[in-house]
Amino acid sequence: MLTLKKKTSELLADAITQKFGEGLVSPDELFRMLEYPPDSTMGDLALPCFRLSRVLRRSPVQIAEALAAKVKCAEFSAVTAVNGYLNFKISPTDFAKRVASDVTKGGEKYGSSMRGVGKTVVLDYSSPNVAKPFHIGHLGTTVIGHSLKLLHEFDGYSCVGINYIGDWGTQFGKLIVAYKLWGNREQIEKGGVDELVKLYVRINNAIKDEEIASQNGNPDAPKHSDLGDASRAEFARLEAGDEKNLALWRWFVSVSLLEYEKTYKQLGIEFDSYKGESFYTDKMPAQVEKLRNMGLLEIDDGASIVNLDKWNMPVCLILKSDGTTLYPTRDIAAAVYRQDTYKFDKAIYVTSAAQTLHFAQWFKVVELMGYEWYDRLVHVPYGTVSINGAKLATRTGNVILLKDLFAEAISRVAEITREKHPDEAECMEIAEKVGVGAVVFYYLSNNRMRDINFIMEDALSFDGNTGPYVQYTYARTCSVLERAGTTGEMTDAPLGELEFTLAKTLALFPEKVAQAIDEYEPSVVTRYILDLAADFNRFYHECKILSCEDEALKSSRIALTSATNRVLKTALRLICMQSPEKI
RNA sequence: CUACCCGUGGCACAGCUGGAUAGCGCGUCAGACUCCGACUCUGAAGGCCGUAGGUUCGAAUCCUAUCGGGUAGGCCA
Repeated sequence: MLTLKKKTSELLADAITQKFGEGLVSPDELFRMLEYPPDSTMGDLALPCFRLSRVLRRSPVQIAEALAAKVKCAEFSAVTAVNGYLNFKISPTDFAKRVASDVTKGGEKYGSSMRGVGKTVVLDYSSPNVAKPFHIGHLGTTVIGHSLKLLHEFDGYSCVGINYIGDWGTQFGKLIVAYKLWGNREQIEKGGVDELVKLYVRINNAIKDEEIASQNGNPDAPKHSDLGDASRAEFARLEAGDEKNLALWRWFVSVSLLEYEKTYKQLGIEFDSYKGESFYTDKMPAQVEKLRNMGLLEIDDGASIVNLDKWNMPVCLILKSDGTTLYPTRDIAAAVYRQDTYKFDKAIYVTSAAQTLHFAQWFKVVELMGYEWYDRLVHVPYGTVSINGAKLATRTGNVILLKDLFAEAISRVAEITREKHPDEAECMEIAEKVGVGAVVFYYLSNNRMRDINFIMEDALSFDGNTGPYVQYTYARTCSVLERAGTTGEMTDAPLGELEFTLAKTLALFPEKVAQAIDEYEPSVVTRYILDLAADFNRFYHECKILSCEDEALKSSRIALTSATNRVLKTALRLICMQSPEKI
């Protein structure tokens, strides 16, 4: 479709030159003006001529009519002028033939425009905190982040996926104290992160209790906690390089990572780098020094800040009044390190929309520091998730772990799958792909900025706009192709409206991929998959494929099924979904 | 108080670089299987696109104001 649009815009530019004079409208402008009519009875491609009327000093109706008489090419069966619109009707059979051939030739790369060749993108996503629950709040960053990575790789970029794990900070002091008091090595090795979380929650509550007790009923009295002091002391020892504490810390981190890996594996995610917060601790002083030397730092209430009044933003805190660093400090140091290491053309950060201001602030600080790559930093925010209507909050205990969510989805799917696949291993393999896929698809089906309410029943339904529905459609194409025993070939057999509609949708894939990348919006692909699945199912329902008596038509229909199969597989992969051949 | 995000049929969402009758799914109602996987498909009912102004040949889409919901805002990350 892109090549056809390009050709059309050049044709139009020529026609305008001949009719109205030279250099009035460029092919590029015309390309952008081309659109798809709301109803295919009007045409398959259209040029609204209203905006042209100013430049060409003619009424839109006149322009459309003049161009209709002038533009002719083999691809269009008709070019008509209707009320200021120039409508193009595509010749279905030739078009479908070309599309199917494009898909076949493109293979796994069909849909890619290879715009990123020679460019590097660094993506920072998922980034769970060690010893804290890996819950559905992390689903967004993990799945959007990885999908963006896959999309960029697909478009030719070389990508570096970074899991910037939260593996440093006072929480480790707390954890060390808690472990020494109540911990048990075997229990943690067996229970994994959950046990660490229990310790973490327990010590936080204990500290809070001590603080309240220390106030003796007077809410304005200063708070104090011995456990809090002990935690800070243990963290200080850790920072100073105490071997025992370092060993504990490494152990906590590895126990956590081991478990996150299981979830990543279900999603098919692998990272290129696990450099977490701890990695950047020794890289911060240089940046603080630079800020100080440039005169950007101000002391306010004892803390070091960068004033951002001029940009209508609150101050950015660089150092606390006790001289220790903060989140922005580390982010700046990490960005500098990544630019030095990877020479990125783009650095993408996928985090909750709640952090939008923080990113705007430290991006601005990077700019003020004179780093010329400041405009290559991109924050990709997303809305918050609630589950079955309830907001998740660590305090109230309404936390749903990602692994539990997946486990539930898998077991529900397994109940249904077992009927068709009595073999338990086979059943579970399918159930995992479908269950996890359902969750991912549901999550990625709407605009990432929208707050979403996760309803398991809706996500797992086989009906409607769901993951199982599209995976089922994919499995159906596989089944047809297997029975056909051939991938088919487009013939000159005349095609009907349903085949043509399917071909047009197949041809739209490259544009959708490009749009998803440009907008950092995987849901563009998700929506496209739904359109394609719906078009295929309509076609499948109305048109006999294998039992078609006209051999030439049968061959074309198999070829279209084959192209659909290819595009669905690629598109599903791009949104972190598997495409099982049987369900 | 300030900034950002969201506000489209009962529910959940597309459409938003302005363009031809506002779409999809769920739910509701009515239909279609001797047929390639019916976990499918067809049809109907249901919306003055939060509200009020403005810009324009044309506004769900842009601007202003306002209401409702969410998030953030110097020593947490």
